[in-house]
Amino acid sequence: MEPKTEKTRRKPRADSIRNRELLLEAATQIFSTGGPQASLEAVARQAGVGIGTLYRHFPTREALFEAVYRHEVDQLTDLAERLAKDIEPVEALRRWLHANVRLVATKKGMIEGLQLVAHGSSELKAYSFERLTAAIALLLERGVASGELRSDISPEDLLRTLVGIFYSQGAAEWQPTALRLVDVFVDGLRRR
Amino acid sequence: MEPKTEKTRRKPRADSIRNRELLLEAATQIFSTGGPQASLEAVARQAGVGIGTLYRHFPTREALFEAVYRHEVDQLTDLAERLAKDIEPVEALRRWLHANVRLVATKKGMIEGLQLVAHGSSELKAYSFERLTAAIALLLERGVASGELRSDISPEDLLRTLVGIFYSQGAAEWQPTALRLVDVFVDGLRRR
DNA sequence: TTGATAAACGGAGGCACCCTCCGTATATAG
DNA sequence: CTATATACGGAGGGTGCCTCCGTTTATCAA
Repeated sequence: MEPKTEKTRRKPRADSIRNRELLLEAATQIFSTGGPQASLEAVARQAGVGIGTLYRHFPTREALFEAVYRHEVDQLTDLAERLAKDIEPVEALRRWLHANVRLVATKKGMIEGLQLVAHGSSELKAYSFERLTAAIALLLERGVASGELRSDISPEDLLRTLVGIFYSQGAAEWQPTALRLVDVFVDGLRRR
Repeated sequence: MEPKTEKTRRKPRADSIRNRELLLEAATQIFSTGGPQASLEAVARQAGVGIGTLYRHFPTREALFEAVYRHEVDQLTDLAERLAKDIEPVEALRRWLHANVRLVATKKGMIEGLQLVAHGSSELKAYSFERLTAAIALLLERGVASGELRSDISPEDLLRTLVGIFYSQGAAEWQPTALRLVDVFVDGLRRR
């Protein structure tokens, strides 16, 4: 018999895990098109599960959004690693920054995104800040090591600049501008 | 007989005008507490009119928000004039900037506010930019004339700085920080 | 294998909000 | 005072939110 103080736990059910993933996928999709206030019932429909299931996995809209956000941060981290492996330093950095723009864009106006982050748990903020900083550091250091990039810019500076570029943009057509600014910035990072 | 080409128009009905004002007042109140996505039916209730009346006056949520925003910009303009009349230059500027913080704060997180402005008609943007710039110019020039303020800061710079201060703030407790930053900035504007 | 049962599922139900439409009321003009 | 242009209110049909609970199913012990 197991000790009473520690409740015996079954292994989590396979369908539960699968549904959680389906929901996360669906949410990313729905939020991309409909913005952060899109219908949760639409998310459930898209995932092919009942609305109750959605609420069991993510009791609030924020919980769902947070999970989606975490997921995307993780993807960016992975991307950085892949780029660092396969692509030459400067181009790798450039592509990764572009991916940021795109990701934020799909989340339909990262103002909402960032706002949710700001309102959310500071644990989440810390998590993403740390992971993104690490990803940038990875890409940056390669360029510095190869002598192609200047060495006096910290990953934190770059991250903040990125956020600044997003924020400073007004409305609708911000994406091309942001991409251009990113390119200019990367050019500026080049060693003369 | 009036010319046929220009439709003869009656004077607008008194109740219509009154209801419009009641709605605007109610909306300011409701949006302050509930944020920009607050219920429009609540606005109508608060104003003591039917929901249909609200929609006749403001066909969309955005139209209502825009009207509220315009109204508030006008109020700020008036305040600037009053302060310029009654209060000594530096203090007048300080108070006016504080009023900006408060106004934006009541609109529940000016992120939403600014966002709506950004998405809205650029006519509205131009309107508010112009009026606010004019208000700042009024207050600034007095201080420069009296020799208390430095003369190398333009109204536009100040407005942008203000927006920057708002933007740079994270979540919940941004208001005290913003007020403090404004004070620091005003101090910095003082002639040494 | 085969129950027993903890765990997860789906969706009906109750409520709020959105927006439209139209019969009713009334301020204005003649 | 009447006619009517104008404005009013709110019912109605649709959607989304979230809870609750009867039903289904994956896991585990025998």
